[in-house]
Amino acid sequence: MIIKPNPSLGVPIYLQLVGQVKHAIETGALRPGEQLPSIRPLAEELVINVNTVAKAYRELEREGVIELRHGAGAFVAETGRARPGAAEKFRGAQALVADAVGQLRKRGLHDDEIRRLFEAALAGLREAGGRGG
Amino acid sequence: MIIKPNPSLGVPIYLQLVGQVKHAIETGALRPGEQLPSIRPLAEELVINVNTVAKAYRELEREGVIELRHGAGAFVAETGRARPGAAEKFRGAQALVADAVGQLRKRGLHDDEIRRLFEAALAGLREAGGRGG
DNA sequence: CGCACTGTGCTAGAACTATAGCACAGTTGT
DNA sequence: ACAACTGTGCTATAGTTCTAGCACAGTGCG
Repeated sequence: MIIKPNPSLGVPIYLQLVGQVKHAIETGALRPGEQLPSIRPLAEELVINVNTVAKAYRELEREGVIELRHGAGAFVAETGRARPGAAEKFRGAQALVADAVGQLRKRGLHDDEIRRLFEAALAGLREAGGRGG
Repeated sequence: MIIKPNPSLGVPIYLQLVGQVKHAIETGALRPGEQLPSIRPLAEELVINVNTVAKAYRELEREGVIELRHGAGAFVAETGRARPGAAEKFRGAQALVADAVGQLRKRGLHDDEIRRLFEAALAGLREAGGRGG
């Protein structure tokens, strides 16, 4: 399964689900029109509450990423981030990231440390240049 | 300032503080024995509550990263992740990560997308090739 | 239609996060 | 001793997250 929340990250489960569904769509693992797992079976598989999955799906619909059809199921929206050419772009990026993470692991860095490195890079590059120490 | 929490990430502020202090120590921006900003001034600067900073510092002490001296202040622990040689390792890693993030940004990826890419890489490389579900 | 599936809506409670304010206690410098 | 700083501990409140359970409503199939 593409989707697997991690309770130890501090990020709310429903937000992790939102991110992972987006990621699956961005990388082409889920394609426009395709049906997502139903709320109840998915909740059971992930051993989390039905309401938590429902909340994630509702947030995804609010952002226009998926479409909820009452009684029918949840489906990847036809428009949005799943436009043609995007999947290739993301696959290249995926390889780049996998390579970077691989190198960092080879240097003996733990996942926590890698995560902090990336958070700092994302937060810091905007203000690049002003490093005092 | 090295430390700056981001409320929009979903991660609790105090955990962001914990991570950023660890990162500052790992990269050598804060060195063993050095005094950290005091709870009250830091809370005021970040426009967050004193208790939130105190909670972060206490968590850092619990993990042995810093040392809290009642009445004197908070200090980076002499032992732990700030061992000699670590700073160089992290500086190399920092450059690697900055380069990767730069390339991803140049490809037009947003920060959210980059974050998801990395989360997926960190979560996925362990099960590369093996996972059926 | 009947039935099984789907999403929707609600209540209630436990746990956690963050805020605010107050009092206490140890350290440092004068 | 005193003042000004430091961390510690407590109460109270508001908001969010997650769980649990129940009922309702739309869809699709036989």
